[in-house]
Amino acid sequence: MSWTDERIETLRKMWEDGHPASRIAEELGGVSRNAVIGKAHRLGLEKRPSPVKADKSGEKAGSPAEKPAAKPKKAAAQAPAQKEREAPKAAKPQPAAPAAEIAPVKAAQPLGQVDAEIEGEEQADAGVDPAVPLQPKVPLSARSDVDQSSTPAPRIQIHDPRPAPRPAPKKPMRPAPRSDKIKDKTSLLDLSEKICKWPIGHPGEPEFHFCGEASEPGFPYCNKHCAEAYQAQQPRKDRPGRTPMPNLPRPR
DNA sequence: CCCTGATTCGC
DNA sequence: GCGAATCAGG
Repeated sequence: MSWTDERIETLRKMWEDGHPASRIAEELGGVSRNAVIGKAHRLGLEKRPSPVKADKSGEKAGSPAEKPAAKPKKAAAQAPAQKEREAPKAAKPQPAAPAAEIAPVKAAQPLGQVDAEIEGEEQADAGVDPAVPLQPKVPLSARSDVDQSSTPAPRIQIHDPRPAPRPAPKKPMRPAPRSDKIKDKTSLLDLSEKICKWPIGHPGEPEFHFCGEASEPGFPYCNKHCAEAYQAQQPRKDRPGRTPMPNLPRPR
């Protein structure tokens, strides 16, 4: 699997959107998480707030607080070479990362509330209700894990518009004549928290794009697609994957 | 353990 | 350039 223009573009967008490398890898398919990270760095993408980035506000005074530049653990393998590359650092006038801007959907309300305020372009902070920890997964990926740790309340089912996550393993990726034809379509690059991210078509296809309508405040989709995405749990017995299993006595 | 991103280095 | 192996923090 090579890094085509589109794949790189997807990687870029998702990376900047704060998607974990593992998810990006899944989305792209055919590559590992490491590959994604490696590529991201090679592309010169900004480093994202990682769990590893112990951003201690105020190192210990007088403490080294200095990492000897990487961890020369297996440095033994490269004895004669002695590649001393360190300098390539300060070279990014890039201002702080704006990534933190996008809030990844905090909560959702039961149906009905959704079609409430459709019009009003008021993008005030949607009434985020911490009482309903619903974390709808963007259909961007084929995640099917419905996590509702302790909220048996209104069962919501995510309706993934893309039943076939990885349909084309060996598809020769079209040249993608972008920037001209898709001018009127919402591309991955046009996504923002204000527009509907409902995918139309399949990634990789030249016609693939996103809904683009104004999204519901606090939701990743427009009113119409919210209705599609968040549906009351329907009787599903043929669900092989992980079934919510409401009140099953959990052994331990 | 799991997760995450970062880095190194053989290919 | 690529990415597995590895590291390191949460």
